Amino acid sequence: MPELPEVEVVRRGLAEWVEGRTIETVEIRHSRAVRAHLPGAKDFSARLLGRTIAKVNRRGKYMWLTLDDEQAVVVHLGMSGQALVQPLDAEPEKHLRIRFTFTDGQSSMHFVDQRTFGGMRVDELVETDHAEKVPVSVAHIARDPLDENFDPNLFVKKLRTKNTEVKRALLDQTLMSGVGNIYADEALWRAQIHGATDASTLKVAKAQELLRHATEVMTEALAQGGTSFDFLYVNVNGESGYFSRGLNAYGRENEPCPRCGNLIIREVFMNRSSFSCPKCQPRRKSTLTR
DNA sequence: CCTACCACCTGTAAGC
DNA sequence: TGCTTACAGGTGGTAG
Repeated sequence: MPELPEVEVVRRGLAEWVEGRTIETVEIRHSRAVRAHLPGAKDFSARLLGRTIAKVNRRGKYMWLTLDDEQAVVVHLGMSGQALVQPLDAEPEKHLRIRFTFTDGQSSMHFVDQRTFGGMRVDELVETDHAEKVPVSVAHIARDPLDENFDPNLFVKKLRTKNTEVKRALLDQTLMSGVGNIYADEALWRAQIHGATDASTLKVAKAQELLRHATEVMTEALAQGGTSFDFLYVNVNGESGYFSRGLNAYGRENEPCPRCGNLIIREVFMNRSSFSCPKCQPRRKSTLTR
C-alpha cells in the first residue's frame, strides 16, 4: 500500500495488534524482502527474536516498529506491500515474504508483497529535530503534513526554490513526505494547477493553497480508509478503503471534470500517468532553466 | 550541489 | 488462442 493515508491505515492496525507483543519466530520466505538489511537475513532474524514491539510509528510512507530507544524495524510497503494480521493456521499467501509469530501464541503478522519493491530492515534510531528519533534509513525523509511538528512555511519556502515542475516537487519526499501519484494529482486538481508548472513561479499564497489541498485530500482519504482499486491495497484485516469514489482526477481519463465538465485527460509525466482537467488546470509555458 | 532517469519485480489487461 | 506491449498507490543509485 502506498501513499500516506493507506500507510497510516496500516500503521493504526499494527499499533492495535502488535504493540506490546514479543516476537517468538521470524520466517523469511524471500530474501529480497530484507535486501535493505545489509548484514543479511540471519542477522535480521537474530536481532528480532525475543524482542518486544513498543510502538508503531510512521513518517510519510515509512513505518517502523520501535523496539527500544536504540532500534526499530523499518517497514516499507513499496508499490504492493501489505502488513496483515492473520490467524496462526492461515494458509500462506502466494506472495508471503516475511512472517512473525508472537510469544502470546495468538495471531501472526504477515508481510506480503507481490512486486518486492518493499521490505524490512532493522535500523538504529537517530535523533532529529524536536528531539525526535527516527531510523537511520528514514532520516532523509521530510516530515509529512499530518505530523504535529510539520512546518508549512518551511515546505512552501523549499517548494518555491525548486527549479523543477510542481508535481515532481510534490513527489519529492525530502520536501514533504507522504504524497504519491494519486494525491499529487488530486491536490493539483483542487488547487487548479497543472503539474508541469514551474514550482518556483508559484506565489506564496498559491503554494500555501496547494499544501492545504494536499493535506485535506489525504485527511479525507484517511477517514475513508484510504484508496483501493483492488485487493493489493488493504488494511491489516485485508479490507479495502473507499476513497476511490472521492477522487476527482486520478484514473478518470475521459470522464467529466466534476468542477467544469470538460473531459479529464491523461498525460505521461516522469514515466507515469498524470490526470488533470485541461480547462481548470491549463498548462502554461515553462521557463525552467536546464 | 542539483535534477533527471531508470532499474528493480510480478501481474493484469488490452491490442494484434 | 497465444504473443507482445503497456501499465500499476515507490524509490534508490547514479549519470549528467
